[in-house]
Amino acid sequence: MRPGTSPRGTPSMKDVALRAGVSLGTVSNVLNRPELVSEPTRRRVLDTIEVLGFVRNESARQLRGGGSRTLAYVVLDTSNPFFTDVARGVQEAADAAGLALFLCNSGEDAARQAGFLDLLEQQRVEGVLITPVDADEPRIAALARRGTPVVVVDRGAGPDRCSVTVDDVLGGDLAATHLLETSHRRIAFVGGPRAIGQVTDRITGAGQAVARVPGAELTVLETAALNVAEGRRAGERLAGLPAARRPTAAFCANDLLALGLLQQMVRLGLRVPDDLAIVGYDDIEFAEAAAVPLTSVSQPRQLLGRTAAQLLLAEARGPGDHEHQQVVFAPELVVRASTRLLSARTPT
Amino acid sequence: MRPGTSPRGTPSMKDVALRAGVSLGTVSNVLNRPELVSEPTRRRVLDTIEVLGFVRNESARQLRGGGSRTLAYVVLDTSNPFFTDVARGVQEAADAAGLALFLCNSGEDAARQAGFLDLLEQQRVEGVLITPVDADEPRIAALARRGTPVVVVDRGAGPDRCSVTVDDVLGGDLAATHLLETSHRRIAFVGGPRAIGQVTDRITGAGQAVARVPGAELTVLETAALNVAEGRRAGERLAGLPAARRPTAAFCANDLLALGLLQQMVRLGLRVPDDLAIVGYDDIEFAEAAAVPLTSVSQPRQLLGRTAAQLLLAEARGPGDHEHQQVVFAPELVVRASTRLLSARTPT
DNA sequence: CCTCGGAGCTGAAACGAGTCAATCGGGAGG
DNA sequence: CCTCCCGATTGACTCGTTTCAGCTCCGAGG
Repeated sequence: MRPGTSPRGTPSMKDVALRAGVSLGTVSNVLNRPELVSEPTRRRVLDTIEVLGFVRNESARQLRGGGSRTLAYVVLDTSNPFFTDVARGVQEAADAAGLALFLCNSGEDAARQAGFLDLLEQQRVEGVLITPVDADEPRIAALARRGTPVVVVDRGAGPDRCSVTVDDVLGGDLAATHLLETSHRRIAFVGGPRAIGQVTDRITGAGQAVARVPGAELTVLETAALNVAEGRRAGERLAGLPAARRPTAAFCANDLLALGLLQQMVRLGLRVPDDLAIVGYDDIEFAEAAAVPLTSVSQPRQLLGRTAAQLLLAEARGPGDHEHQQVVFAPELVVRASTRLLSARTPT
Repeated sequence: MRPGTSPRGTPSMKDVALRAGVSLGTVSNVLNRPELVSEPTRRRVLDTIEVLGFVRNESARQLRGGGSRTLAYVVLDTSNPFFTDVARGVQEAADAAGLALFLCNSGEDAARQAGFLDLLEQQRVEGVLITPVDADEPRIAALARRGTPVVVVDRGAGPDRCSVTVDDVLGGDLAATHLLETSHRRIAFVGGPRAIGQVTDRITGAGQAVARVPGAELTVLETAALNVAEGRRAGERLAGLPAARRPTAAFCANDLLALGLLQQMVRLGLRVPDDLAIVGYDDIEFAEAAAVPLTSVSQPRQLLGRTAAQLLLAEARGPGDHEHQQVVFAPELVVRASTRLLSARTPT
């Protein structure tokens, strides 16, 4: 091991110091408090850094003291545009705070989510935003208890944690009310699994709207997941019903389901909204570009992400007097062709 | 500062050792080579870890020796489903190798991309996959030269780097050939900016197909970006042309543009494919669910990601004898209603 | 001539975990 | 009773960086 360079691997500050003919401390000063170092020395050190290709070792730096200046958002499913929009809001806030943001895709896999949480905690990230797979509360609670700030995004949380959600009961109510006002009486809710809190909330909201109208009924068509493929399968099931018993409108738990359902309807020769009106949820970009532009319940996605990140930062920065908040935003209904009122239709 | 616990912050192995009445080395052995530790001691240490809520400090661990067991994929735009599909392939390969994957969204922002690359290098990740914003080659070359394995995804790279791409010239040729075979002669290419290599490749491919057919012509309608909004604007421009001069078919550089274009056509009362046939590119999930199911050039997205990750791992594992590879996949045309032959049209 | 002060720089002590040669204890063998 | 051996455990050292008390000059003030 000859002096001046390590035999292998990346050069360290020590190598830089040796080669520039200064002490370790001076190299550190050049990097962290350049005003303390004289111009010629600073120049020499910087040149040496350039020549050697020295790159700070973040592990050592973090070990010694500084935080990680890193946030992570554990996303439920990056293939879902809803979450990427939320992520954009998060990124915006992280940028503003000068923090880097890592996206972790749990892909609805509890084991992978757990793996990410372990790793992030071991890496001592400044904070974690998460849309959890299931209510693996214990895991998240443990993380928070040990000192990592956590904000739950798009899922409810108890009073001992920050969360940012959209009022799903209200959203369900809005959707169902709209269908009832366009004279539908047999309405199907398409979505699942019921273990997802939002799904049940939207059912609840739709249920309360339907309960206000005598003679109206809501049937639930449970799906195994909230994606396009499941929407298609739901479409098959609906199309298989005799027309007299078939619902005249479907309220889907998200736009992916709605798009799949819509697609299957078209495929099977049923018309939307004539044979089946459809309301989606999330109002993703593609909802408007669909075969029949989709009526959908819109959520303030970027705002959701931005707010969540701000809460996280507030918690991370002022750890002492932090008050956990559960922020709830209100969704809005966006009406498009998939529920257009048919003049010919008469209530059953 | 009472013994057994640090005054603040997370407990360390030393705290565990003290409280369990063993030495530091034993705690380390319990965690890393449990077979060396007697049953009762191991149990006692594990209990103490549980009680204290000890969590390994990954920084210290990495500093001492072990790698980071982490990969990162710097994505151009997580809002584009194409990339999330690629990311899924990457995740798959990372999982198989027991590595964690962080997604970094550059959002087409060169500064953010640079920030991520800096951070990742400082964190000594095992390797970086990247779909770069522009040809910021110097930055990436520097990263690679200093020892971080890099694989470029969905963009070409020189011989001194691994890359995984899809043959865009071929894709352009496939698309244009299909339009020519369905008797179109005035074809528009919609896409841009031209600085993007893939855009020019697809133009080249389309151009060579058109050149093979006497009397056929290709006009290029350049856009500022590859998203839905730009597609709509292109639609306005096309619709504004007198019907006699208007192209009868459009080949879009990606599906987002195509969906926007399609949407604008429908809005302006033009029919697809009657007034304008449309071919997209990428065959994202929503292409099939569009107003008129979209003919599109399909790329093996997950395979792309998986292969890229495997190349990266090969480079990271066997650093000595690594041969850089430039893998090129072939795209496939998926024909749907947006280019259906008018004569073959089935009555509704 | 001595002292003081400050700019510039130094060097050692952390930070937390992994490693490994050295040590301890106790049972078997002589 | 003494050795030897072996499994279990120890603790000093290391990784790369930050920090900080302290050192050395050197010029100004007394």
